[in-house]
Amino acid sequence: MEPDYECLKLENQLCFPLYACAKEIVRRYKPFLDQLDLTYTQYIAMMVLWEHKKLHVKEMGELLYLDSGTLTPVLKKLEGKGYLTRDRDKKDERVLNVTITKEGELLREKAAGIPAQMAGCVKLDPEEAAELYRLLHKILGA
Amino acid sequence: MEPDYECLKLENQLCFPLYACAKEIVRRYKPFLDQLDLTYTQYIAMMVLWEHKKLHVKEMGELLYLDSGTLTPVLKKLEGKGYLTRDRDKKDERVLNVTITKEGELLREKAAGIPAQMAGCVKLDPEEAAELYRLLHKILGA
DNA sequence: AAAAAATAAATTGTGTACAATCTAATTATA
DNA sequence: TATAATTAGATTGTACACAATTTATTTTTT
Repeated sequence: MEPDYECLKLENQLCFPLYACAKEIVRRYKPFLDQLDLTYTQYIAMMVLWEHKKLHVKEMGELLYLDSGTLTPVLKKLEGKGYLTRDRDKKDERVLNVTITKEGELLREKAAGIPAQMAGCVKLDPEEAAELYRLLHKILGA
Repeated sequence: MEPDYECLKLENQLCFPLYACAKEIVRRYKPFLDQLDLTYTQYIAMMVLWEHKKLHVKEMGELLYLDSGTLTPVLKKLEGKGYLTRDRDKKDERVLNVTITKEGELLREKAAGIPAQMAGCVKLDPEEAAELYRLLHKILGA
């Protein structure tokens, strides 16, 4: 019997459009994020910081599904831009506290228009967007 | 009026689960691809090669949504593993022909079981998978 | 309390991604 | 037909992403 080569075609994959789509959306964010001089990774890092004000690198990693190998350089970059501070925790010196600065809060106002602008770039009906959201979270096992 | 900060929360984003999900799926592929000593990018490159046998770097890039900056090192790696050859086209020396080798064809047999194994890793009903596929392609504008 | 285990970040190394630039070859145009 | 414009890949530089290791610190065990 010949193996099932049909399944190995790119067009029959579910993973590939997911992978391609993720890159495509980041590409569509780029013009808006360029105006803030942020990359997408820096943007989502700021997003959790805008919401929580202060948290550990570990906690950020869990929220963003990123490890310290990725986060450390991103956070150092954002620290350099003045949007956050990085300080060891007094109670537990292993922990690094990431805290938003006034500059970081100001950036939030500049970023507030991005989600609405992005909505115009993704041509899905509201119900479709909701269904996509649900399916993605089902895969993520949330 | 205060800006709409609710939209800037990670949980209200559509892009983030897409980005996280793409990485998660690649992560689930890894154990299977490790057995073939392939990365995900190398795997999808082989996938178009298994289907087309021979094509230009340009054509591969269009099918995979990757540019030469990404493809060149990936193809050199696969050439090093003996799965393909890279030769300039006689008619147009600018073009690089990528051709599958016998070794590359043999790898196909070893990879034939992967899609079925992956299906077990993504807990979506068939209708849900089909709908996800449709929505992703709608965003990609295919 | 001393040794072992666990934990949080940082570091190192490999492999993408992609923008921008460069080179060589081909095609179009003045 | 010289020259300009275009095209295909390769190269360079920046920024992730993640596995594996390392370091420093804290907690658990003996």
